[in-house]
Amino acid sequence: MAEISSDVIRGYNDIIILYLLLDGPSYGYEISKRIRLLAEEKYVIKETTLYSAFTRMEKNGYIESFTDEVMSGGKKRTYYRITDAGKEYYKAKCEEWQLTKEVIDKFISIVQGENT
Amino acid sequence: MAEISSDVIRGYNDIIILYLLLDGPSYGYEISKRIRLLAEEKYVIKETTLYSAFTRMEKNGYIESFTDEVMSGGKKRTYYRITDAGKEYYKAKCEEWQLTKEVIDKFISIVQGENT
DNA sequence: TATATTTACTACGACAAACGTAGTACGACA
DNA sequence: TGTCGTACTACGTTTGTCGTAGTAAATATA
Repeated sequence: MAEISSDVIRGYNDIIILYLLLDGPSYGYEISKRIRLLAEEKYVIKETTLYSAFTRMEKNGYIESFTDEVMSGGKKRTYYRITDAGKEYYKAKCEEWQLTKEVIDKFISIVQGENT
Repeated sequence: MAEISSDVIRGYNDIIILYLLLDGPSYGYEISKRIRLLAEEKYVIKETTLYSAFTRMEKNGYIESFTDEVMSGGKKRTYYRITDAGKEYYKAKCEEWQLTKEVIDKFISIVQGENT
């Protein structure tokens, strides 16, 4: 089955992560598992990609981190929560996505195949 | 109005260019103008992006170049035509696009606003 | 009690598409 | 003679993603 290349998903990892944080704070390992689940294995985020997205988005003020004193499972966790700026950013990115879909669809000429 | 960022379009410039070459051979400047037109100014490809995409895709065997001896307008042109491999690649990328839309849409929670 | 596995990261460097800036070169037109 | 439009080319930078590897704690297994 076709998979999604990184150049194609590029720029959407932020949306994907922020979407899951809209539900409430979470941490890397959990986010990663939820992405895999929601995307039905069609997309699996790489660990390094995920954690570097956290760093970048925290620097940009879209998310905030805090550490959990209780340890359930392995190592100590770093939780992230979405900020108001992050919600704004998410919304803007969603709108950009709608526009992107419109534009790229103009350059698609293939008849959409049924599931064979 | 919102514009499409480069990280978001990344990986689709190839599709966009190949789509226009499906009509017949063309060259940089013309392709660039046709993209702008078809995208209704919502996306304008940068010159450097376009020409580096040509180089990359020719190296990959998706397009072939030939020069026009006749000069209409300014400098001599380099024309590109899509190859069979290019058509295959275009088709595969279109299918990936359908999948990408499906996946990313799962992470979009915004109600699609009407044009206000 | 020792080791493996799962959880949960962190560090570091590499890659490649897209970009910014600048320059070249030709024709037409005023 | 100089500007405008056409049609590229060169070169270095940026940035998100990726590959590989390592760390560290808790729990399961032997």
